[in-house]
Amino acid sequence: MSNPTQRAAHAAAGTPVPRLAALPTVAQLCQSILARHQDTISVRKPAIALPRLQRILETAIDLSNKGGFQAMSLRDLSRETGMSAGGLYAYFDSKTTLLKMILAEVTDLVQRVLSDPPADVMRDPVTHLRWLIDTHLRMTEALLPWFTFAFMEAKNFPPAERRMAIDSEMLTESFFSAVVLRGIESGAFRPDTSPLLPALIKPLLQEWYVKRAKYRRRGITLDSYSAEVQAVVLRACLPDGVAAVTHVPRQMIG
Amino acid sequence: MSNPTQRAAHAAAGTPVPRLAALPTVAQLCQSILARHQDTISVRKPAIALPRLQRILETAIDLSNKGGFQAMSLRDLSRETGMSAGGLYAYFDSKTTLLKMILAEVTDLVQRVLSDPPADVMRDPVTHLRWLIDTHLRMTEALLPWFTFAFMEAKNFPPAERRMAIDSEMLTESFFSAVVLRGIESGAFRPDTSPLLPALIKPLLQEWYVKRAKYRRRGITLDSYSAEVQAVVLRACLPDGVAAVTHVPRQMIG
DNA sequence: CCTTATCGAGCGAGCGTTCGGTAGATATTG
DNA sequence: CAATATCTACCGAACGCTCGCTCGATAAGG
Repeated sequence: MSNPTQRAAHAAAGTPVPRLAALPTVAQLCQSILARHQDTISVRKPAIALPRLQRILETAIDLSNKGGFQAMSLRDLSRETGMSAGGLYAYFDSKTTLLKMILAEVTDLVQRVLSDPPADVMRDPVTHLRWLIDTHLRMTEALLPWFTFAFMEAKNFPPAERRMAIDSEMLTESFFSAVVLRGIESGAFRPDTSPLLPALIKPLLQEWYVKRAKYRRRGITLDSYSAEVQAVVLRACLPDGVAAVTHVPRQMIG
Repeated sequence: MSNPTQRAAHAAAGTPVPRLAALPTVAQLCQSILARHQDTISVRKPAIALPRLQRILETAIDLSNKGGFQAMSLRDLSRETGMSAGGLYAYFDSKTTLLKMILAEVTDLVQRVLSDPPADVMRDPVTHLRWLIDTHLRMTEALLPWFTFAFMEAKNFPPAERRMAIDSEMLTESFFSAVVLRGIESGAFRPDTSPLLPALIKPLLQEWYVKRAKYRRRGITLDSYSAEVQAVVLRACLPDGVAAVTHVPRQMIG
């Protein structure tokens, strides 16, 4: 198995790809946010601040995910968290800051996770590409409300935050670009692989968490969705005849 | 050229696909909206109502596309259109109605256009599928602000309008489902073509108008984007060896 | 001169945010 | 260790402002 095409064919043949051992928990995300915003959060004792902040953020995300961030009033948030309006302002100095906390943490998480694949994954581009797809899907699945929030709210941002969202998206795409280029150079991928392919992968990954309800309704599992996207992407870049090996079992159609 | 595989290979080989002769103009969309809302629009003379309504809708869409529909106040709309607050209410009875006018027209347009392909296009599934992709892209390109508006605002709807948006999306997918199924039955597509493929096409089409600025910045034309999406989709469903013929010239990479 | 189309001051509601106040935990003192 | 002083985390009424929307006044055309 030293020749790239053989390796590619093997990797594409429905083999499971290595998975990220442990995704961060919500509590860990909140701890990171708490650390990053020490100066704006006036509550000093972590034993108090951490659970409170987590409750505030999770409630804010839930409320925003039905109706949008703008439509969520701080009175709603106050009622739902059981804290007073003034009490909330011990954890952020403006509603916009609340939004920035969440968004920055999500974009940071994506970078941390995708930039650190297991060593054995990086050995060949096919496995690396499949790992990127699968890991991105699993990450969004585990933190669905957070990614839904980031996706839905990034559009209506003030210029500064909008820029942040765009940069984050470019970064994600660059992970895919890099591995596709590496694959072409090593001969694992077709030399005429479309340069647009990395840009086209992102919307296929977003589709999973944006339309989560639809796929749940149709009984599509994360595993099958991941496999299908991998198959479509690999067919777009593997040499002909190799891609053909990629067979994914037929699933229910909605 | 009577055998399906030969036809498929021919159609896939970078041949241009027939294009829709004439897309509706903005004025025609507004006329349709005016007719549909006779009862809520109090201005009777079409010579006055039509240009005013068009100005209101185009301005509302423009303002909403930076900052979101909620963030656009009727005072903004009043200032930008040059009409008074009361004057605006001769054209809609609530801000929500204004939103519904636009959304209903867009979803209706998609259905009208996609359900009526030229006769020669329907003859083989490959051409039909390519026509659906290309036509959808061209339609969104011609009415970019309208589709951007519909996409960005559909998420934060009250339940009734949300249902409308979901139904519209399902309908679009059903066009792709139908032609893929037909292609499998006729032998033009692989029998193991993923049943998820129709669902995956939609986000690839949305990507074009949602991220329009990004592709403009990179110098990607509609023609090349359309060709790339067609190539990716056809590779996912054509028999192996046939798809290989689909070669699209390499474009600039960003 | 009546109809039609438009104007724009103004209404009540709800928004994000502030701030004086307080209960309970914690530290300091005799 | 009790008494006192201080601090921490939170409360909730109130402020200034903007919102969607209304309605009597007004202008223009046939």
